[in-house]
Amino acid sequence: MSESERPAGYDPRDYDPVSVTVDVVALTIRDGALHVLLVRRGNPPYAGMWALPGGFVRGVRDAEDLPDAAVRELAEETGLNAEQGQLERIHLEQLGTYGTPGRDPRMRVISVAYLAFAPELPDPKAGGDAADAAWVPVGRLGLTDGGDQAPGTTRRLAFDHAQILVDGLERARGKLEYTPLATAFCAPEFTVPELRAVYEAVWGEELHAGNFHRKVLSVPGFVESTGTTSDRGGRKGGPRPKLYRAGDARLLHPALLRPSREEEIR
Amino acid sequence: MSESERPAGYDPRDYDPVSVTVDVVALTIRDGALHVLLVRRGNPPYAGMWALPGGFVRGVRDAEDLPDAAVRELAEETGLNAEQGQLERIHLEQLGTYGTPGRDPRMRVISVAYLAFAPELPDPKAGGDAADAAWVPVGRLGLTDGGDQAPGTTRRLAFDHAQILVDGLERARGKLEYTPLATAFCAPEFTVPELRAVYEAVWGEELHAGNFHRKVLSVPGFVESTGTTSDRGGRKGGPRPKLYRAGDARLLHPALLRPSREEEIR
DNA sequence: ATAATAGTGTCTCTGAGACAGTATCGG
DNA sequence: CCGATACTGTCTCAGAGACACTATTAT
Repeated sequence: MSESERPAGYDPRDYDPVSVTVDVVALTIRDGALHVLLVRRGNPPYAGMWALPGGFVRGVRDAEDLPDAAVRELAEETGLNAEQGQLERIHLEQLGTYGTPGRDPRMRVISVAYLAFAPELPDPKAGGDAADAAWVPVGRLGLTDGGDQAPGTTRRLAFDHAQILVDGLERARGKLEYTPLATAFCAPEFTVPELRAVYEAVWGEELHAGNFHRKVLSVPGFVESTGTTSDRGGRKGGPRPKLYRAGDARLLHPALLRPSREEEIR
Repeated sequence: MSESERPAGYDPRDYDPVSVTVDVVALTIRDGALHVLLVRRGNPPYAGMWALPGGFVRGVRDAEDLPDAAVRELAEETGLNAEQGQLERIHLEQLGTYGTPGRDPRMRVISVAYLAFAPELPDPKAGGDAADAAWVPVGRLGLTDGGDQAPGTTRRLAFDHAQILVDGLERARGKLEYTPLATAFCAPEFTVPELRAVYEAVWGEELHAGNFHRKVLSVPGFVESTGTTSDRGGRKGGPRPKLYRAGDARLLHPALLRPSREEEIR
């Protein structure tokens, strides 16, 4: 810290004002597809455009920690509430901080982005400052790796939120490889095919059912059997799959690596 | 963003003031041991204690991007300068943001931490607000996984910098596994034994020389031969090792996994 | 009945790690 | 000369992926 050249009673209000926000990339699986929670902005700038839910961190009065701010914004702008335990099972982790000058046209804003993973949740109710809120399929956003929109895509995200979303997706894809995070997208009891559907939705590619099954069961602590069986077979037939709970592993060893990432190596 | 309930000409100065700093975990290898760059604080709080180099982000006047602020603080407080290219070959990446209320006893400060990797650099000259600056062997800090100090350790770090350092070390250890980052600790031309020494210093365990050698050469794009040979053998004898440059790979595939991390899995 | 699915068996190939062996260097 | 070191060869074992096969379910 290099603040020591300033007087001891130094008040940041007199100095270089920076605003701090949190933005949340909240992901879930719906109908077998990866969805992100977006809100439609009610006011300028970017009025009418979709954006990640987020808002100012309470800095001094009612000072709150950054993860608390993320949860609060998630609740405020979507109507999800803690009383019903809807926020209980949400995995939250810090994604990164975005502070390039000019990213907000009005003033200097530094945003701490969080990544949230949730099992299937109800449709959000617009609240707080959001004119609207919805789970949006990630595939329909036409994102490219650079965070820009693909040609012909009309939907855009406010600020640099497209880049934040791309970074969040890449983080999520990687985390599925070496952590049991995929179970956070599932109900408390789930089947191996359901777990595979999570991997396929997030990674965007089909996996070999048989090898995936054997692999999941062979990783120590990934899943543990409940001894029970689902009450229905697959959607188009097949035996009733067994039910599992999340195990106690924090890391998957060996990891479940994504097939064929040759293009990302160089 | 939830600022829309505020008037359009809203000035953050009138609102909840938050200060933003950057702190840098700068790592290098000296004499076969991992070192971190620390500065001794000249002013309260924590006067006389060691801390990570860092300082305020210029927010509005001369607004600077976050990585630029990290490089500037690194230069200011250590005397390393860009003219001599000392900052050229430094790898810099964002580590995380620390904003728990109370982490700075004076006011609400949110700090964006950066992680820097450098080849061997000269001793720093204290500058800026630092009373002193030095490369300190990480092993002598007595850090535990939780970021607290081990019993009997007198040296402590200011603020929550011990935790930031622990997080940075863990990030560095992981990054060596699946990226060619270790080459950033080496001179432009290096030998396989030198590269192995980097892994051993960061991971804190000895590696099998023969298997390491074969593994490094088998990963596509990790290193490329210069065709030349070092002018001296190992420190206690042995053939002259061949010289290599960093290759063009961005990811190591297959990865070089750390041996025996059983304890971290559960 | 038919098609789709859950789950298992088997084979092959890659790669990690243990170990041995050879050539080359410093002291 | 001696010991340490740079590499290379070889063997074994674990694991990933392709494929095949059976049993069970929805339609």
